[in-house]
Parts: sequence; structure tokens; C-alpha cells
Amino acid sequence: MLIDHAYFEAQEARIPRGKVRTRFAPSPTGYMHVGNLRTALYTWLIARRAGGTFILRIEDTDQGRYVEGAVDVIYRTMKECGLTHDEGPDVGGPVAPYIQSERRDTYGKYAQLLVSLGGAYYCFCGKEEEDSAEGKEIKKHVCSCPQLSEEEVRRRIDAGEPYVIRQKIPAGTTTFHDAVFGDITVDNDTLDDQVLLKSDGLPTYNFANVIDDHLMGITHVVRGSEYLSSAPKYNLLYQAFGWEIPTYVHCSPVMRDAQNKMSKRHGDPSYEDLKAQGYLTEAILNYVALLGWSPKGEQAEQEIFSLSELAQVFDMTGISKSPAIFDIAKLGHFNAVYLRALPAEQFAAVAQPYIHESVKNEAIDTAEIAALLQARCEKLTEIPEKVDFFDALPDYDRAFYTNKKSKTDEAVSLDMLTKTLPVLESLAPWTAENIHDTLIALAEQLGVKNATLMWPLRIAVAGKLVTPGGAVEICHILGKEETLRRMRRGIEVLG
RNA sequence: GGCCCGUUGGUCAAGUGGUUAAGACACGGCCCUUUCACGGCUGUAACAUGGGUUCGAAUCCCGUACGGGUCACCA
Repeated sequence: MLIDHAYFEAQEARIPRGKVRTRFAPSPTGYMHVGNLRTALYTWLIARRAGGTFILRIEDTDQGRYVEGAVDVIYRTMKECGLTHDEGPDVGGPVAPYIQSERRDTYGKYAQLLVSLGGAYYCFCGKEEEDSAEGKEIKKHVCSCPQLSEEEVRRRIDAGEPYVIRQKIPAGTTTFHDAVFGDITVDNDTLDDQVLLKSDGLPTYNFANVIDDHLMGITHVVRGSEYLSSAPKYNLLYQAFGWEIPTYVHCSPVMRDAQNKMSKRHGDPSYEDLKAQGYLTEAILNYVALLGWSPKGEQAEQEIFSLSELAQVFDMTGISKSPAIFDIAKLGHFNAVYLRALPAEQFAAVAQPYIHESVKNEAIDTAEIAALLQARCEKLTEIPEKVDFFDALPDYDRAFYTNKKSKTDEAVSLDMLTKTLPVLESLAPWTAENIHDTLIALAEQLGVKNATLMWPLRIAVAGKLVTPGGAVEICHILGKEETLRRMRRGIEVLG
């Protein structure tokens, strides 16, 4: 075979060196699951922490699995999360193209180069038979093709015989180092002469990966631990080419329970699903970062991290080896923390659409509702149900008026409402402070505890047991007319 | 089945030969309080298992169990 050395030298010359370079290389399936997002995050963080370069590469060699619009989901998610890439299909870069289907012709050339270097061989055996008689037979490819002379190989190729190129696994053992798992040694006997270049001329995933990672100058290969067992074969490939071996960073999966990974199939939420469920991007990222990684030293106790803080402290040695179960309740906690930490106006802005879902009345001050909601919600999606009573007083059970701790029952409540009504009727101006002071004064004057007066009032104006805010706030938001109307209705209910 | 990896409370996790085995979520209790929250205080709860090594082991070694991954011309 003729080896075009100039071609390979030109490729080598393009490779940026000297800086950390990482890549996130998803295949476009149209679904960014949590595990993927975490891998993307860690990959991005390793690059940013080191002041390096983060690359987005699309692995679309499997045409059968192509999903319309899937690449857009990736771009959108990465952008929303702030995981900006320095090089990629859309922004270009020194080692373009960044879409695997556009790099097709390079793989064949490298496969030939590898043959000439003794790391691979042409194989004419045809597809393996699927002898699933007993099911669990060890099938390792063994054939005499590696012994074929160069002339013989040339002759058969020229004759149009179909062939693949397979990796030649040498005898001995292979040791590789992983930043998370440490040193792992395997016997080469357990490694198969895997196909590198398929009979249609396209590379297999594993081969394309090695070639692309090398040609893009990737220094840290971050990926799921399902690739741990193919890492020795990667190493052998790098060695056969005489290339520098990157740092491997294998991450254990994010699980839905002790046995299963999070998956679309099981209906586990993707990033976009979580967003739709009312979780904030920042909270999702923060939670996901801590799912399988923990900070060291000064930050060992810290749990709340912004993306830029993470970029400063992220250390791969903190990545854990064992799988982590995704706990939606803890995500909820992070979300609540982020929601509460938002400046009031900003919270009002994000809450507004959810409030409007059930509060259509224009006269109502939704900003005031938002202020009440901020300390009281974990997810934005629970807002509509919490504030629906502002628009329409629900039918409620008169038993709501009975509350032991507030020392109220139906009779007491009727009494309180009856006595409070005229006081509020003559109250002006209708400010929260005014309402508050007046009611507190009234309770004192009647010789009852505040709760005894406030409880029935709150039930009457809200018609719910649990409300955002107390009686005073609700009365103020509803306005005088509506408050009085609902109080009269309460007296009716109790009468 | 072979090979590889993993195993600290229900969950996420700190811990790298000597600790009363952190912390967070969840759960229970108390306080605050005009409900619910928020906030504060507090409680229950863990080193899979059996052998070594050692004065001493969650930490090191070996076995066992359980779980996961992988063994494609899929990625």
C-alpha cells in the first residue's frame, strides 16, 4: 500500500498542543439525559479549570439513528447551561470539521496507516455467524488473515473482494491509567481483534473516536464508565500509531435506582423535562455536579456552587467511582435554595407566567403574590395551584374553621368574622400595615389570641387550609371589596 | 459464563491506619409564628460479609456475597 506521508504530516501539523483540550461528543439522539449533561459539565469544567479549550463534536456516524432536530437540542441545552464551546460545528476551529460524518475519508487513510505500522490487518472473513445455540459462548475472532502476504491482500482487494480492517492485538498485558479508577491491567487474551473499518469503508465508533481525539489534540477523554473495558484497546491503538495517550476520565453512571441507569425508556426526565417541571437551570447544574463529585479542601462543606465557582474549584480527583442514584427530592431542595436566593424582582419575573396561569384578574397585584411565594415554593410549577383562590373563592368545607392550636371552631369563627366585618368595612386606607394593626388591636380588645381571629379570617378569604401568606397579606391583595364579600360568604357558610 | 469495576445511614457523600465515623437531602421532635413555609435548635439512622496483616483497620491484603459494565462490521 502506498502511504501518503505528506497527508499525515499535514494532519499532525494542525493539532494544537500544549493546552488542555477536552471534548463533549454526543450522538444526536434528541434527548439530553441527566448523565449526559453531567458528562458535558465535567468535561467543560476540566477545560475551564485548566484554562484550556472545550470542543463540541457531533458523532453522527450512525445514520440509522438520526433524529431530526436532535443537534439543535444539544446546542440549545449547552447554551442554556452556559457550557460554551470554543470549537465546534457551528463556530469552527483549527481542526475542523467537527461533525463525524464530514470526516469520513480520514478514517480509511488512518486504518491503512495502521496496517503499515503493524497494528491492524485486512480481513476477508465476512460477517461472523450468529451461533446463539447456547447463547453465552466466548466468541473471539481468530483467522489466518493476518498471515496473508501483502501481495495476496492487494490481489484480493483488487479483485473486489469485500474486507474489513481489524485491530491486531499483541500478546501480553495492557495497563492503562484512569484519573478516576487508577491503574487497570488486563490480559490481552481477553481482547478481541475488533473491526476498525467496516466493509462499507466507514469506521467503527471506537476507531473514529481514537482518530478524532488524536487529530483534535484531546488531552482528557471524559466519558461514561461503560467504555472502561474498551480502554485497553484504545491504548493499544494509540501505541501502535505512536501517539500520546490522553488522560482517561471515566465517569460512573447516574442511576434511576440501584439497578438501572436513568433512561428515556423508563421515562426518566431529560434536562428539558426538568426545565418544564419548573426546575432552574442553575439548580439542575449544581445538583448534577454534586452527583458523583465532591469538592475538596476549603470547599469540602460547600454545596451551593455557581457555574463559575465550579470552574475554579473543580478537581477530577473528586469524581467518585461508584454510581449515584438521582434523587429528585434533593434537586427540589437545590431548586428551592436557588429560588429563594433570587433578587425579588427576578423571582417575580420568573414566577409571573405561572401566577397568571390561574390568576387572570387584572386588578390583582401579582408582584405582591410573588413576594409571598418566594420562600414558599420548591418548583415554579406548583405555583398555579397555590394561588388559584385569588381569582375565585373555592367551595370549602366548614370544618376548615376548626383549628385546635388557634383555639377556633365553627362557633368561634362565626363570632370572629361577625365582629371583624364592621371593623374592616370602615377601614381606610386599605394598606397591609393598616389591616395588620387594626386586626391585632381588635384581637387584643376582644381578649383573644391573634390566631383565634386570624385563622377564621384567612379561611374565609382564601377557602383553603394552606395558603401563601397569612390573612393580612391575602386581604390586602384581594382588595377591600372582595375581602368583605368573602367574609360575608363565610358568615353565610357558618350560619 | 470470561474479563473489568464498584459496595460508608433511605439518598448524595466526607474519610486515605488511631475520629465520639463529618455534612447535606429526606424523616421525627421542639422553637418562632396569623396557616403553610422560611429560619433556628434537636433526634433516629451507616462502614455488605468472612478471614488475615497490625499494638490498632471504614481505610492495606485475600476470599465470599450482592450490584454494575463489557464481551457487535451499534454508538
